[in-house]
Amino acid sequence: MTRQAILDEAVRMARYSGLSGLTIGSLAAAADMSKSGLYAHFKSKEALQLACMERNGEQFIDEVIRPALAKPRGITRLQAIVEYWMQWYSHPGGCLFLAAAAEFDDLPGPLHDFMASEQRDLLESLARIASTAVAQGEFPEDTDVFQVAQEVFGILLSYNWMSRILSYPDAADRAWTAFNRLIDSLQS
Amino acid sequence: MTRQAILDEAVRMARYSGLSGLTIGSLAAAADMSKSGLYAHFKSKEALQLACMERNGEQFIDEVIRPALAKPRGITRLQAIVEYWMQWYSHPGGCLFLAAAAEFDDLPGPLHDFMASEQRDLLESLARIASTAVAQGEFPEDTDVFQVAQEVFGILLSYNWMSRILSYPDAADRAWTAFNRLIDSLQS
DNA sequence: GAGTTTCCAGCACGATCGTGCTATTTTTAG
DNA sequence: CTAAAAATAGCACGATCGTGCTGGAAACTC
Repeated sequence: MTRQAILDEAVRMARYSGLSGLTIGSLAAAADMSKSGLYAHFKSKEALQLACMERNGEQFIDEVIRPALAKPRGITRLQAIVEYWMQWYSHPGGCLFLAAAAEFDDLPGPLHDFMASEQRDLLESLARIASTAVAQGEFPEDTDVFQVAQEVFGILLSYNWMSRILSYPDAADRAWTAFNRLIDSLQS
Repeated sequence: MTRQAILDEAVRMARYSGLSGLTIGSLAAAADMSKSGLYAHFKSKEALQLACMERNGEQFIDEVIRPALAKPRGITRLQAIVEYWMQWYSHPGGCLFLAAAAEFDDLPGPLHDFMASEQRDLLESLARIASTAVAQGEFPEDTDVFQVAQEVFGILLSYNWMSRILSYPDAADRAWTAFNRLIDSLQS
């Protein structure tokens, strides 16, 4: 469907300009369509932005979540999701989750709500994978898996900043150092 | 000077809408001025955005850097900057550094460059403070202070996400748990 | 107090924004 | 092949965008 192609292009553009910076005119130009022809697929700009976030979430599942779930439960899987997640951050223009979070963090409305629910899903994915490591006996029984999720998320966010904005070549190594420190600390 | 008052208001607004979302019209309305009257203080919108980032950086120095530097060198000071930094994140609308980073991370231009240089300063402040802990003998001689900076920055970023976007009440506790884990790991 | 400089409002401009309405083309269904 | 349906284009609208110019008010200088 052409709608899907439009959305993919919209997501690509929104990674650069953000969801608020995305405009119907430039999107139509990029898709070789008229403004009104494109607009008819979405009843409003807000609906277009929502659809972009949805599509971006699907791509994340395809590129990060599902490949990680294909790995064996436990620390191996946790390490895998970190690896795929770091690759995800190298998309041209950056991560749309982060852009949306920065845009809508304090603006009420449907866009904020959907963004927050996606962020919650992301964190719960991390916590769920961490809990498989507890189930396997790799982490102690009383491990706070949301603590693990928050710390892993921090490692990922920081990696994104260092590599994308500051172009530090050691960012990935340091992220893995931090990850291993966390694992070791949980196991001792 | 009235220019300073305008800038403070502009920074306040930009925390919500971002620097691209900031418009001369709404800023003029908020400042009870005409568009052109306000515009005359800055030769272009880009200059206004640059000035906002500059002003925001000054506020950060006032609220985070300087208070931290007033504390005793070493781990105490590192802990202090984390504490003040977490308070900084509770500004209404969020952190303008993060908003600017998300907006300009992959768009070339003066705005990107200035944003990146400010981020570099932030990270180097953390590294410099970490190095005072090395000088005091609290951390080993061969400590990679940029590793410490990247990890502390991750703890802060993650705290910001958890508390601001997901409203997790335990975010601060977990951030301190992560911080103490890092310190312990460096000392053993 | 007169003169000079700085500040600010009024107004206008071209461009672009999101959003509709109305045809016309293209696809699908019977 | 025809009729109903969906997709797309053309065009227009009010609003707002960033940016200039011009003139008057305010503040400062001597």
